[in-house]
Amino acid sequence: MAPNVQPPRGMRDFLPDEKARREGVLAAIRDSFASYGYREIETPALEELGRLESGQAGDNEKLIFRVQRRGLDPDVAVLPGSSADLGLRFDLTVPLARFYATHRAELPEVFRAVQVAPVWRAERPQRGRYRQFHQCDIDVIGEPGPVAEVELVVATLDALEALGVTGGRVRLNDRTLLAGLLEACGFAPGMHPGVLVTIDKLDKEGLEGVAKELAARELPAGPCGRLVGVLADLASAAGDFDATLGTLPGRAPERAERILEIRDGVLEAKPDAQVVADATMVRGQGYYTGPIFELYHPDFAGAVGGGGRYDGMIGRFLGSEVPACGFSIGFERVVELVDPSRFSARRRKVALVHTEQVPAGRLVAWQRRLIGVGAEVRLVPRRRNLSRQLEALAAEGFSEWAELDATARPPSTSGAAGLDLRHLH
RNA sequence: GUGGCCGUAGCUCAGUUGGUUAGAGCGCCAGGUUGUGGUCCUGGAAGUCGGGGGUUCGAGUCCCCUCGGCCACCCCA
Repeated sequence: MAPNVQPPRGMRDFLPDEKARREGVLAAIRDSFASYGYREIETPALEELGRLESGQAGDNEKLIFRVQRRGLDPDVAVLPGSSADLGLRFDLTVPLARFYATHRAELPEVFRAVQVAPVWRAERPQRGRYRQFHQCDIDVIGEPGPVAEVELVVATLDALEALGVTGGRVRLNDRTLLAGLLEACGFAPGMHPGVLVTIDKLDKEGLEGVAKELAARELPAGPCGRLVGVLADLASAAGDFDATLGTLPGRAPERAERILEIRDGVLEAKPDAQVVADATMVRGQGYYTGPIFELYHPDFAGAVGGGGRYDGMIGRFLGSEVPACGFSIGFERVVELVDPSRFSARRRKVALVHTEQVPAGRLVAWQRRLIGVGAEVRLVPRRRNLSRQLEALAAEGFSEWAELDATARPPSTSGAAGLDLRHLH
């Protein structure tokens, strides 16, 4: 094994089978999104660091791969802070906002975008977590109302179904509801991020775990106690979120109106959708301003997708506010949920097993002849143990094969005549 | 970023308390047998034991560093 032939940490090579599967999944997702009127765009992998480091994307900004400036003199010291000017994007939302600001004049008033592209984060890799991974985003820009959210959620669930993945579930919440609850409990705004991170662990650590962690964070006891009470109320009313609303502090019922409207809208459009309102769901990105959603599947611990409304972001690039909302599918995680047999080859695949004695031109002539009648044809040098070789070809999806040796004649006048084509299996 | 486990031929793995030229099965190659496609026999190629350094008379086996994978945390898709 030669040293140093692995791809960089957390980044992967894809063998043909896996690549085919990924492309199959992508094609189905693209097709599904396109049917909802979304159009695919592309932006560069790199953005200016200043645009990526808005301070609104939470920890993701710490995970940016920075790209050094070109033309630096290796002999002249440069401050670390000024040695890089570009960075690899860590999500597709920030670049989209920049894209929209750049091209607004050329885009429809309400613009629906699809993006299927790699993003990079310098995280420690694990299963289902990579340093380069693909996201499939759909975004609605210029639509302030809940039609954006309802459509995004329904389209995302439909995309999963198009892949044969059932059991997808969406949780809804609203940033303003969350903030209102914390405020009503008595937390100062500066404490909110830490509290939110803790609340997010509710389903993993339970109420006691969260209470313990709140205490460990040295937060004031009064607000913590009130918050635990609120969480307990929400938990005890499991399933009946609407009934609990009235018991929540602050202006909760009013602030929950939007997610209830979205939830009911999704259910009207897609009655079998699994969608619930959940005041304890939190999302990492700080740029969300209203409704947020997260996609789950029973076969994966953690989220397989997420999104929300980020009305403030485009304004930062454009100067004037434009409402926007998006949903992102975690492609790497969804791929694992798709049944591999879904993408087995349907074309007629023929293997031409040949010995060294066959002239190259004659081989390729036969290959072209079969391609001409609609087959996918691969030239395969004959191995010593032919039966094992044929098994391997069958496993690769080949349905027919023929052997060509020194006695092989050139293709005759019509089709595969003169070739001893046999079925595999 | 923090902590833990792991890394031996193409693949799956053995390698005793550190000791001679690092092994097996499968696969691959060659020759023979066989109904010159499936069996069987014989032989062969192929490992800088992830990489580097150290301890030692001697290290795949011990120590340090490093790279990579996995797991937990952090956080997330």
